[in-house]
Formats: sequence, C-alpha cells, structure tokens
Amino acid sequence: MANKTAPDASRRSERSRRAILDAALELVGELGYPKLTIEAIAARAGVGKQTIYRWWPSKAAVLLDAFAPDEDAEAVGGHELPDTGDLEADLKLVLRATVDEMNSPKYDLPARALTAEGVVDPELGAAFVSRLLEPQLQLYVTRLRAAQEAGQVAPDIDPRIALELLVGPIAHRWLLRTLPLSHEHADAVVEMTLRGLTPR
Amino acid sequence: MANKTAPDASRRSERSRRAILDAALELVGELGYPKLTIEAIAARAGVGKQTIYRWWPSKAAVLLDAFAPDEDAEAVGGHELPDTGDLEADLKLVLRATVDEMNSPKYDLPARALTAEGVVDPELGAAFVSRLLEPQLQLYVTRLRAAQEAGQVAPDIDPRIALELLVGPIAHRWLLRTLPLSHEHADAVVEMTLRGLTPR
Amino acid sequence: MANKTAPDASRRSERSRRAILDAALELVGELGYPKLTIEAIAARAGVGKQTIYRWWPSKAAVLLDAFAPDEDAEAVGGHELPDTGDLEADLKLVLRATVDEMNSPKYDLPARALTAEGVVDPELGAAFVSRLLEPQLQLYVTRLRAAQEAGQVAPDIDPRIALELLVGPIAHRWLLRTLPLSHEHADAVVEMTLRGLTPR
Amino acid sequence: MANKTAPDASRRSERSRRAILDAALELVGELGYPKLTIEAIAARAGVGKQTIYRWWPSKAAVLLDAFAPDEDAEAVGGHELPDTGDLEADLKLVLRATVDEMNSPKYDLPARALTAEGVVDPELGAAFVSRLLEPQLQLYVTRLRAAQEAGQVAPDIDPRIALELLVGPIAHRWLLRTLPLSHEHADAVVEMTLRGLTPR
DNA sequence: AGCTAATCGAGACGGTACGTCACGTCTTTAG
DNA sequence: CTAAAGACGTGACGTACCGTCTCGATTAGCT
Repeated sequence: MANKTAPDASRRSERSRRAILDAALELVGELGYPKLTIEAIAARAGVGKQTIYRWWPSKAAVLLDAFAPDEDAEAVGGHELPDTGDLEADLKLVLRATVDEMNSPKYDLPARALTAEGVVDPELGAAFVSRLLEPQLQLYVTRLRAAQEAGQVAPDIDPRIALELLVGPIAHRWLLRTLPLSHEHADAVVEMTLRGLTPR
Repeated sequence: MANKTAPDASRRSERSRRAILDAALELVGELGYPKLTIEAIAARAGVGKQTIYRWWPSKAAVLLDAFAPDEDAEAVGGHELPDTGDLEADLKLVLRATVDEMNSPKYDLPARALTAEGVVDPELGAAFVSRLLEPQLQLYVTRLRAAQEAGQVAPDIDPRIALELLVGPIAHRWLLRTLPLSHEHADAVVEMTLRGLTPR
Repeated sequence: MANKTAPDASRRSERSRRAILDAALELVGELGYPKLTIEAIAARAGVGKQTIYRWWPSKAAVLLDAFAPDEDAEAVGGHELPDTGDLEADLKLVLRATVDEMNSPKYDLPARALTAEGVVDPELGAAFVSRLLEPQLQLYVTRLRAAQEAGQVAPDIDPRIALELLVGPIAHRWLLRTLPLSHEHADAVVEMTLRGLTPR
Repeated sequence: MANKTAPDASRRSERSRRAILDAALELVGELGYPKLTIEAIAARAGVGKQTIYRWWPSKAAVLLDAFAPDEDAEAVGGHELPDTGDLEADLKLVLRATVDEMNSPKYDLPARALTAEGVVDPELGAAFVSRLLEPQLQLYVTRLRAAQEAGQVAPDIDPRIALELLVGPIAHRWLLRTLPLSHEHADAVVEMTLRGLTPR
C-alpha cells in the first residue's frame, strides 16, 4: 500500500521520460558516473528536477532505466544463445561478443557505473540483476541444458554453476581490471571450463 | 621536481594517522560507503580536515589504507595456501574460508565499498588490485603450479586462467548477489573446475 | 479589449469562493502570512489551484477579500461614529474599541499581514486602503465636522489632519510594537490631541 | 547558552560581510524586497550562501544590518534634534527632513521592506525598533523635555505620547499611502499637535 | 636546550549539488 | 464546460560536504 501519495502514472509525460533517459545516458558517457548529477540531467533534458525525483529514487535508478531495454522490447539483444550443435564454438562466439561489448566505451561506462552502484546498494543491485543480468544468464542455462540433452555435457553438471565458471572469470577481469579482456582469454575460459584441470 | 610542497613524512603524526584510519573503518560500517564523508572521519578522529587532505587524495584512498594490512605486515592472513598434497581439499578449504569472510559484515561492507569504488575509479582500482587482490591471487598460482609439478594438474593448463575459474564465480555471486554464497557452492565450483563439464 | 480571456463571473461557483476565503482566513491564523501558500489554501478548500488563480491575482488579494466585509454588506461594523455631543468621550470610546480589536489575535494576525503586504505592494496597499481603511477614516471626518459645527472644534482645523493625530499614534504602536496598546494610551492620545501641548 | 555551535566571530571575514551588506542594499533597490533572494545576494557579493546563513537568520536580518548605521558610528545621522529655542520651528525642520527622506527612493524602498517585515515578524520588528527607530524617537523625548523646562510645553504633558502625535501621522501616511507626504502636511501636524483642536 | 619551521586541530570560506517546496501554467478526467 | 486534480518547468530554499585557506598552538629535528 503506497502511502507516499504516489504520482499518477497515467498522466506521466512520455516526452520528459525519454528526454531524461537520453540525457542520463549522454551525460554518463561525458562525465562518468560520479560526476553525473541529477541537476545536470534535468538541465540537459530540459526538465524540472522534481520531474526526476517524482519518478525515480536515485540517479542510479534513472541510469538503470536508461540502460535497460525498454520493458516490452522483446529480449535483450536476442533471446537465445546460438545452438549450432557445437557447444564450445557457440560459447566462444558468445563470450567473445561479450568481451567486445565490455571493451567498447559506450557500453563499458554506464555498465560499470550501474554495476558498482549495485554492489553497494542492494536494492539497486537486485533491480539490476533481475532486469538486466539474470535474463542473460538464463540463456546460458538453456543452452547448457540443450547440450546436456545432446550428451555433450555430463548429466550431473549443474548448469547454473557451469555458467558461473564461464561468466565469472570474464566479469572478474572486467570489473577488477586484473588483466585485459581478449578473445584469447574468452576462448581459454571456455576450453578450460569444458575440459577441467585434471589430466585425462 | 615535486612543486606541490610535498608534506614531510617524517613529521607525520602517527597518532592522527591511526585515529583517521580507525574512524574511517568504524564509519564505513555504520553509514556505508556513500554516506561516509571526510568531514565525518575528521570529526570522529578528532583531527582537522586538512590532516586528511594532506596525506590522502580521496576517501577511497583512506579506506584502502584503513582496510589494507599494514604495508610490511607479513602478508594478508598467511602467505601461502595450504598444500596437503590433495589439491581439491586444499582449494575447498581456502574457498570456504573466503566465502565465510565475504559473509561476515565486518569484512563485507568495507570490501564491497572499496571494490565498487575501484570498479569506477581506475586509479583506485589499480591500487586495490595490486595491494590487496593480486597478492592473494598469486597464492593460487603458486599452489596450482605445485599441483602441476605433482602431476595433479595437466601441464598445459595456465594457472592464471585456472585461478579465475575458481575465484571468478565466487566473486560474481558476492558482488552481484545473484545467489547466496555457501560452502556447497564453493565446493561445487572447485569440483567442476577440476573436472570440467565434458563427460569422461 | 480584454484579451486575457477574462473568466465569466456569472458562472462562478459561490461554493468554491466561500471555501477559498474561509480556508485562507483559517490558514493565515494557523501559519501566519509568510507561510500561507496558495497550494495550502486550495488543498484546505478542496479546490483546484487554478480556481484560485482564475479569480485572484495573489494570495494577498485572496486574503483581502477574505478579510474585507462582503462588498455590499452595510459597511464596516457600523457606518457612523457615535455622537453623544461629547466629542472627547465619543473618540475615547471608538479608539478604545480599536485598541481592543488590535489586541485580539483573530483580528491582529490577518490585519497585520495585509497591512504589511500593502506597505510593500502599492497595488494591494491601494486596494486595502480604499476598501477597508478609508471608509473608516471618513467616519472620523464626519464626526469631527459635526463637532466643528457644534463649536467644539476650532473652525480652522482640518479634520483630515486631526484624524491622523488620533489614529496615527495608535497605528504606530500597533504596527511597530514600540509600546503596548492600552485604553489609557488611547485616552491620552485623545486628550492630548484635543488640547495640544502648549500651556494655556 | 547557544547550543547551535555558534560560529567563531573572531575569524569572520570583514571583506565578505561588507560585500554581502552592499549587495543586499543594491539588490533591494533593483528588485524590491520580495524579489530579493539570498542566492542573488550571495552571487552578487561573490560569496557562498553558507556564509550568509552562518551569520544571519533571514534576508530581513541582512537588510537590517545593511541598512542600520554601523554599530559604533556615532549616532544615526546626528544625535540630537536642533534646539534654537523655538520648538515649533525646530520640529517642523526635523519632520520636513523626515518627509524628504521618505520621499527619496533610496531610503524609501529598503525602509519600507524592513518595516513591513517587522510588522509581521516580531523578532525582526523588535530589532528594527531598538536599533533604528527607538534611538530616533528618544531624540524627540529629549527635545520635548527641554521645551518643558523652558516652559513652552505644559508640565503635565507626557513627551512619549507627544512624540507619537508628531510621528504617528507621518508614519501613517508613509506606510499606508493614504495621502502624499509633504512639507505642508508636516507643518500642519506640528501646528495642530502644539495647539490642539479645541478653540481657545 | 632552545629555535624554528612544519604539522596539527579548528573551522570559515567560495562553491556545487542535494532534495524539497511553492510558484503559476497547462492538460487530463469526472461530473 | 466547469472545476478537481495534479504533472509540468522554473527557481529559491536551507543543508551538507567539497577542497582550499587561514589561524594560533603544539611538536618535532636541527642547530
């Protein structure tokens, strides 16, 4: 029961909403997240500050909306992973694409900002994960299950953990900048994940 | 030629340094990182603001110093990983300990704060990695090489990547809170990393 | 030619008008004039803001209407001053009543607010004077002229100035709060005005 | 006991104080009191807003300081009324000067603003009266007492009331704008006050 | 052992952004 | 078609911290 006299969403100005979201994306690119201010977003969007505060609780939330695919827009850049029958090749393809994305400033900057904020603000983090990350991860689960049915992956493997072995190392390098991300690295992660360390 | 009139470190007040570091740690626990302010640290430490600005470039740097083991102090809770000859057991032991640490608020809060800040501020991130993270990761490299020599790990495995398969998934869950961290999860990661996904 | 699309007074809602005026009076008592807002009046009156803006140019104007006797209503608490033939007694009676009014919070607060606003806003001031003050002052003129005809006041006296000698000192104390208003003070003003300072 | 952690007045910047006071006076002349904002004063003075809020509770208080003679500066435009032995002439001189002052925009605007604010804000009103008005009024008391000793004023006259008969009517016209202020009016007030209304 | 220069606690300063409030205008919805 | 409701752009509010800058009052470390 919202007792905060919630605003009437049906009267909301779509014009302003878009302007705010666009301005936020532009500015995060120009200034970086820490220097991004609500006042600047409002100014750039030609909007009153209150219009931002009315609809979003924080600049992170604005950015999340700005960055997230529009609700209805089907899928997040495709709603399934490729399945050529060759699991290793398919995973390499996808992880290489991920690496490319993370290496492109257009994606990198806002994504880092949101991720960092989510690390520290659990509420935002939850939103980030459920709206952006989890749908992506489910694609891996689906693909891995298909591989399992095709006998290419051992039946006792938990696809959730498997996915983490693939994605975790990439995310680690990306977020912490321990070593550069590269196609070679992505390939190595896929190969090692599929085969394991132990000699056979 | 440092024309910034660098302060004379020999005259530095150890008393103030400790008070600042302690205050920073206390406050990050009480308020969380975003509400942590230099003014509050100064007030809590009974110190002038300038004394902080003289010695640290940002609140993140203060926190890094506060959180980091004292320079020379012999490493970060031990300078090697256990080596009982049983690689799987040893790794489980270590990763379970890591999980426990991440589940304890005393470690979790400041560590998240620093990590998040490092995600977004490359300079701080580099310091964080080289002072805190990398030394830890090197321990894995060392242990894995030992296992390689003992024939428990295939000779063509790159220990750096291997370590990422182990640590990446844990870090992923910790930072993004996709799913809870647990001993079971740590064990599963170790097992899957060692064996790989492919049926054998 | 009024091109401001003047509202059609014949369609005006009397219900809303009264509610607004009542709300304004209530609120000025509760909050004082500076904290009185149009939004609060609208809310209290259960009225849209536009309904206020349509009919009044400012909150001061609302308050003026709220405070003023209804247009045609027979004058401002009686349309003449008493005339018992004893000028001094009559004036004391009237000024004592004025003092009492000014000492009663119900009158004091909105009257001060309006007066203060009129001091600073000439337009409102003019309205205030012509609608509320001047009719009152004319009563003094009338009474003084009667006294003049009865030979109780010297024929060369300008009743307008005389009235100011009576009313000015009371208003001075009231508005500037130099010293408290009292019946004794009112009496002293009447006596001194009638007799003058010079020994006779 | 000030528990608001009062600022340390000895460290106060005289430079900023003057700039603020000057800016306030300038701006009240340019914009009028209601449009005078603290932000504008700060901007014009080249000063942070906090520096104003640190030392003054309201824009009215700033203006009071700006308008008031500097504390120590001896007197408020002279510390006594003229005494030529001719009371009537002396009073006319003084009241005519007062009228001139009130008719000059340079004095009129800020003085009205302060007076109006004092009418509505008792705290400010008290400061206004005790710092600016009362010292002036005391000069009348002194002059009238001298006249009393010289036998030009009846001994039972209360100089305080007498002064109000002189000043009240002028203030009344000034503040309420009932009729214009003029030398003739001032003269008439003096004459009528001295002689009274009653025929002699 | 005293001098002297740096650091220290303190906090005022010019700023920027915050999040809130009210303004006066405009649009949408229910009677 | 009016009027309630309230979202909107605007702009000021008063507060919180920023990072810089004086201030004495301790401290050192070097004569």
